[in-house]
Amino acid sequence: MADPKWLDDEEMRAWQAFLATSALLDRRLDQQLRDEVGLSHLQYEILVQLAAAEGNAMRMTELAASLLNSKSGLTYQISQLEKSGLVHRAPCTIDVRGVYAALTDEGRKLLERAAPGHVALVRELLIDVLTREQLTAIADGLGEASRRMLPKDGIAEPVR
Amino acid sequence: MADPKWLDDEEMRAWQAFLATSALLDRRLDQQLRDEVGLSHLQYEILVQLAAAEGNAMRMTELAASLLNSKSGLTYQISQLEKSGLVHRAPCTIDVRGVYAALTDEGRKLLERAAPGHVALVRELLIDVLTREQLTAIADGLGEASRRMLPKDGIAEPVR
DNA sequence: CCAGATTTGTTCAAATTCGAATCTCCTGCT
DNA sequence: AGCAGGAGATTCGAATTTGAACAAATCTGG
Repeated sequence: MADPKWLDDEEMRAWQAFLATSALLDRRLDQQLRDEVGLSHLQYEILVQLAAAEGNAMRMTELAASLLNSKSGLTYQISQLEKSGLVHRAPCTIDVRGVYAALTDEGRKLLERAAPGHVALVRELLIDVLTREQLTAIADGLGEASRRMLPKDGIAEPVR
Repeated sequence: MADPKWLDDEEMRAWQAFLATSALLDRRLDQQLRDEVGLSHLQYEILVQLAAAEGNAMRMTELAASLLNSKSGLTYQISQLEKSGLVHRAPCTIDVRGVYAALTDEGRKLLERAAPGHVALVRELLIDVLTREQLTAIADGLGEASRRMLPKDGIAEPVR
């Protein structure tokens, strides 16, 4: 890995656009969610995951993995959400160590209240800005990139 | 804003790919930079900005803006970098309030040592995963999206 | 030239994030 | 059964981020 190829103009343009969009978009979404329902973007995503799960509940580790976040960070956020009454913890019957984070009715209501505005902003700031071709290119390209980075990445590379 | 259009499958695919890539990529880059040169991704970006600037120096506010970060956060990071000897502060002659953050020789050396590996990883995890068409679509699409979100966004919309 | 509005950079406390350490419990193996 | 190793979740302290409040300096219109 002596002297890796530098980025050409087009690559640089894409990279910087990606970085900028990522930073700006996240900030805006976070801001709006805080203003409208008092949730951080992460907290919102937690509620979304729970709402989509079987029985509106998930194991902590599973949830952390699906959010691409650290377990200790999730413990903290779930505690916050529990204080707010949006989520509650339940012991796992099949594994005494396990803990379920479950969406409460209040949590579901808040999520339903938050979602329309959130989706509208995602649309306004990103989705509706893109052409259909760009949208597909992003879904495909970034889909592939994220897939390759997923946990289990470097594990058991087939010998060919 | 009664009932905004929901995201269809393709839009959802793009949105989730974007979110995932953003989270995973940032973490990986941060990790590598820490391991190899002991810098966070943000600190690396600060050095990059300074290296690219006139005289290897920038005003705090200007730097914060170009990094899309808060001023107080920048103050903290510049202090850290100053402790490490990678950056130094200099008073601004034309405005007594002003402060320049300037790259030191040591900072430049570290940056030159860090850059190759960083670029290689950006390539490996993102750039080289994309086709040329996807790269262009991302540069164009996200370029437009980020442009619209830039500070000064909603200001003085021409009356037309 | 001056009062008031703005800008600059920092400071502060509170909230969040991170990873290492920890504690408890489960699983596979002998 | 019994034990080593791994998994699940939390706790802890340190590092970082945030926005509000601040002090100092600059700019603006009258």
